[in-house]
Amino acid sequence: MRKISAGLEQAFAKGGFAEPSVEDLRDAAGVSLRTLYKYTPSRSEMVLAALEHRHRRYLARVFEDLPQEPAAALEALLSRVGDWMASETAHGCLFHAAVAADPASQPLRELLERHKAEVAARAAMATGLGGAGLGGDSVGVDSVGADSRGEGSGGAETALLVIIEGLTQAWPLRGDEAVLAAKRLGRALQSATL
Amino acid sequence: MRKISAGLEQAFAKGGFAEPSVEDLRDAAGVSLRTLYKYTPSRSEMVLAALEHRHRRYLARVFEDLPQEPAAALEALLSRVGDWMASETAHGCLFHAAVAADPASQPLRELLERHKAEVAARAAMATGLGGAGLGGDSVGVDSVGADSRGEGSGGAETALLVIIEGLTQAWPLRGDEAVLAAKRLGRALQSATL
DNA sequence: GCATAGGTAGAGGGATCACTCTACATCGTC
DNA sequence: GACGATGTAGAGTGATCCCTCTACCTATGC
Repeated sequence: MRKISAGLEQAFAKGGFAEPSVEDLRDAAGVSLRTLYKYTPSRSEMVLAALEHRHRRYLARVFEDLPQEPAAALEALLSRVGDWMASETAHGCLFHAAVAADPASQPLRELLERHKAEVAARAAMATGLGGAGLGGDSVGVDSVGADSRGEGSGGAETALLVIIEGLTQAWPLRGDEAVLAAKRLGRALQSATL
Repeated sequence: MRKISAGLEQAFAKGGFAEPSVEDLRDAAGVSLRTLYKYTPSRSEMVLAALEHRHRRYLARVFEDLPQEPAAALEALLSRVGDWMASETAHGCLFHAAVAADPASQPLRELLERHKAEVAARAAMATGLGGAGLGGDSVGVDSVGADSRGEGSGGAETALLVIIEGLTQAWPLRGDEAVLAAKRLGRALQSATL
């Protein structure tokens, strides 16, 4: 099962979500069609399995063993996002790509939201920027509401999310220069939110 | 032709790039199959025509008649991006969605790069952050190279791109809170690059 | 030795879809 | 009023693709 998910992830990462046929996915998974359909009974479930696997790999690659000190943690985090882009995904976030390929799928939308919420929460926690939660599956809106425009750490997690998302999307266009720009924004955010 | 492009854009914006069949696109365009294929001889060219149209509309909606003063211009620009997201596109950037749906298409990739390059250049120009160019189609890498980590306005345009891209991707998840976060980052960037 | 569970290999069905082609309508120009 | 260019309407084609189903192979427990 782990092997199947890994193969599916690689196949979708390489060919996008529209092109690879189920037979291509079978080859990538390294099993027969029958067993593939046993664990993932439809093509859309193959997509979900692939993203679930990628979610775990992304969290491990980006957030594990970060430095303790907030500023260093943020620099390391953004560097690792850049490394992830360079080695894993040439163009954009795979989760957004999956949703874009099938906007009507509700499970896909929920998976994207869970993924991004957890990324934002972990980033906030690691950098000491308003990271309160990460309690179970706090998927929905945090009912933080609009702090009007208070400069407190209220929306700092969202600002962090903006930086990470921006880096992920800008990297294919600007490469490592995007990493430097993201780090600059991160430093500015931290020094403003002390 | 303009009417066809507009209809195609609406169809792809609503249904994504995978789902709508050519007959759906024909209905959206409001012409017959024959004339549709006359102006856009294949489905992939329909995608290109739709994105070309959206490109023009986006530039008009976001960049026209911005305030002169840099800080006010940046605030207005980010507000307009938020308004655009709210009224036009529920989830993410349509250009990235198109590339994700067909990663192998070279023309699509080039269109994405042209679009983003022009957005970044205009934003830099409007906010007085290192906006040098916008000369013709300066698509490629600007050969700015890595300023190492100089805090000069060298990569300010890229930082601006990171903010805009981040806002575009984070808006579906956080709504107007993302706009506030983007504005905060923008102010921090401007005050650091004076 | 043998039954059983679970694997592989691969052909086939049923449906969808991009694209083409034929037949007919409409409109501006002489 | 005739004509030619351009439009609509819609059926048909060839191919692709998701998914199922049959037939055979392999390892493990008794």
